[in-house]
Amino acid sequence: MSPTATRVRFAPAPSGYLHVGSARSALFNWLFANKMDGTLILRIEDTNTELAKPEFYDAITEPLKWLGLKWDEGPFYQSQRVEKYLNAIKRLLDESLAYCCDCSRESIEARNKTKGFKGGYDGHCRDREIRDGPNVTIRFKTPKNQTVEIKDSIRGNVTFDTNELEDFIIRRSNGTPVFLVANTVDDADMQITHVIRGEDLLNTTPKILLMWEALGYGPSPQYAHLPLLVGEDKKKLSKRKHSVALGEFKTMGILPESMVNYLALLGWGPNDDKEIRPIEEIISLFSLEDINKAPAYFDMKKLYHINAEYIRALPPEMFVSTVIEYFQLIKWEPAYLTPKVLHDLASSIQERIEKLADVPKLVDWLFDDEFPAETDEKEIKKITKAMSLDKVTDVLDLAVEELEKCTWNETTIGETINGIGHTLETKSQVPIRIAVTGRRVGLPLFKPMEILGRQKVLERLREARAGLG
RNA sequence: GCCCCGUUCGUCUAGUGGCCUAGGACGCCACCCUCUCAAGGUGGUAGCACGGGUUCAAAUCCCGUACGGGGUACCA
Repeated sequence: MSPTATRVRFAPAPSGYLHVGSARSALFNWLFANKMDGTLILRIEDTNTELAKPEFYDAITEPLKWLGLKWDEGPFYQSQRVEKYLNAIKRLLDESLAYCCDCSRESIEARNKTKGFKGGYDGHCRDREIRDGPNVTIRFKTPKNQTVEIKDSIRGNVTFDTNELEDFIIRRSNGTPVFLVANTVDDADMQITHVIRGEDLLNTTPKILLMWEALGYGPSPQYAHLPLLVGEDKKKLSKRKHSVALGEFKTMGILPESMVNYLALLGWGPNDDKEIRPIEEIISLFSLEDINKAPAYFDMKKLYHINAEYIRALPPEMFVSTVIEYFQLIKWEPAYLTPKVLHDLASSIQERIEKLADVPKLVDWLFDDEFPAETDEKEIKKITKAMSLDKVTDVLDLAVEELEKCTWNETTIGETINGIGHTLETKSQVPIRIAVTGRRVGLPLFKPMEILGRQKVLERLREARAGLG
């Protein structure tokens, strides 16, 4: 590997599941790694032992695999690299760049209150030469009156006054290192050249840079702080308030390709007005410098639109296998489902859905004898209205009569139904559709009717007719 | 409070001093197509936060204000 080879990392903290914000960070790292022909490292930042639960790890790797974001090295777990961090802390301690502290949260706050000190920790133990031991924390000795400059690919130069930074804790009183140290040590150890992460971490960067220097690691990585993804309330996407788990998108039938394409468009855009394009093109067009600075709102409607485009572009065979796989995922097992029927109807289904979850209600009447009744109230009203028109009984009567004897194929079924409309001078399709499919809208009728078969069609028509008295 | 970041149609964006009476996309509306719904086509709606500079020229550069966001943990 040449010394200038690009090495980036995606370093999430395990938290139960991957949310879209993290997924986008992962994607941008992945895009950049691919663009630069570099290496993407997956590193799990589980220095907080409460988060270091094995079941949380799959929650990170599975969505990444689903999205197709392959990493080249790792996953590395910080919980397994504690020795390295402790060594770094010891070095800082030995060189008097860090010190032990036995202050409790309460005592710090009490002092701050009486002194009217507004910062965090007041540096009380800096020169007290406390001995290391149980219940002792270690703090980094933040230099005074200095300026730390972050050279950020997205934001330009950002400077911090070290006086604004407290002597922050680098080792907890239980002896475990905090993420700031782990992050610093690992980025050096793994020879990370570019750190691409969310803007919420911008404020931690000066601390990391200070330690980087204290540990004598040489030139620091290039930073790029991504704008945050926000919800409708314009606040950072949070698990509590927003539905953002990546797994949910899979469950609703978003294709991973659509998700990746949409995510790439959040905070970044090519200048040729073309939004939907293969990932290879996105990679070649991608550049950190072109990323926006302002937070972006995650717009479900646009995701749906992009997804719809991707679905429509699927060749029929691909669509069928995707749908069947999806049905397995949601455990929908209608009695008469066959790939052939799906294949025959593929294009008319594809142009009517925006997510795979929309498929069942388009075809359930074909694949099952029992299909869920329409539940939308407005829809029910419209159906009631459509079915109570004067001529409906006439239409149904005539339909039963004629469909009983006509040649059973798509064309003649269509001709027959249209003929009924002509004879009775009314629209014939809607009542028949409602009687046969249970819904007012749906697929073009004649082909699926042919597939359903004369017997079932007549049955349903008679039943509907009987219901009207 | 303090520190940091940001602000182009409702939303995502293009725009890097003249090509901008600001382009595209989603959404929304209308029309065309159509005996359902879509898809497709055509058209429309709507934006440079505000105030000062700099400049022959500013959405683009500088300053301020307002507003929004992030951080301020023995979370990451």
